[in-house]
Amino acid sequence: MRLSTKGRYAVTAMMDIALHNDVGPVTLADISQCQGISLSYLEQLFAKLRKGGLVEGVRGPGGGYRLARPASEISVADIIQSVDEKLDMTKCGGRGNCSRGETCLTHQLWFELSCNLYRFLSGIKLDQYVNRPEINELVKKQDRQYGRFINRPQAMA
Amino acid sequence: MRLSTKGRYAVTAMMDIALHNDVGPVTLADISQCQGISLSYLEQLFAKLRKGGLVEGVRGPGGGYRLARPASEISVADIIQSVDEKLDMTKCGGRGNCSRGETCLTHQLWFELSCNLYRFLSGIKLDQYVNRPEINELVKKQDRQYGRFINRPQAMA
DNA sequence: TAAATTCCTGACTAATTTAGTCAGGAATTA
DNA sequence: TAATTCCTGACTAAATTAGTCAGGAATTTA
Repeated sequence: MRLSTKGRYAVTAMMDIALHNDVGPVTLADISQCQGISLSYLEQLFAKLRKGGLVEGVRGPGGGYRLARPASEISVADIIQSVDEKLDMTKCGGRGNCSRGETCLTHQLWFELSCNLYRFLSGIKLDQYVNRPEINELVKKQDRQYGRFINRPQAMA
Repeated sequence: MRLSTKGRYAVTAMMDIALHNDVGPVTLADISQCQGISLSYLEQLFAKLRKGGLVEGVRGPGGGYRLARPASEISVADIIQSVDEKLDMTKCGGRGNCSRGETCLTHQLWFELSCNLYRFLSGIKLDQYVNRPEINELVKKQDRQYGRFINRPQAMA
């Protein structure tokens, strides 16, 4: 069982944006450099995040992406599902017609697993991480290292 | 996030064996036909399950596979991990050196997710399902449909 | 208004993983 | 000795993931 980098990247990028939400839009170029993700690939992911209503793009100089709603209303499950990762572990999409029309021997197991997963991930909102001191430390360190937001006073607060 | 058919097949096959544990060894040919899994592929999976100490093979006519320990001591996590599926969702293997030696922004999140997953799946043992009436119904139906164990009286009990 | 910046799109390619095939040998039973 | 079943390793096909590339559209600032 694995989480592809697609979902991983998406959550990381969203976290980056959430952590700078008070500073202003964050460019994909910044995220690319700072989090080590290919820019073109990020663009593909953000097309989906936009369609999913999680972020909005701001074009032109000084633009970038910002959250489309408060960080407290964006869960990790929302993000992962937006980029097409499914949290459903049944092979039948929960319909129970997995084995020649009947449910398969393990249907119930995967169904319960999916519920567990969904409950867990939809309970985690971005703001929970934004408020953790150790994560804030990490971000400030990154920002200094890459000289991000160097001309925006709030960022240095 | 997805569970590959590798893990899914492995658990299904193990469930099949557990459900016939009182009848005797179950052949891969039977599992293949009944659960719709390619025989050669099953053989690959069972090589791993054997190495993992979950099943033992019995060669020769009347042979097959049986559980290497009681169904109450085999968890779904055991099975999935035996066939190389990882339950670790961090990309650093839990070591925390994900982003140029430091932990990445999302390390903690994936770590907590992994713990949750592992706790859930290692809490589910095969015998819990063997004892569910609806699953027993399903198996008996399958057995009749494919004429399995037709010459072994216990199976029809 | 021109230049710079950034989002935005679609088509393409490379790499990896998953799923499955094939050929044949080894142990056991009847 | 013949049938059955496990067991092994090498190979192939298909799917998915990850990433590239080329270029256009909107916006801001000079």
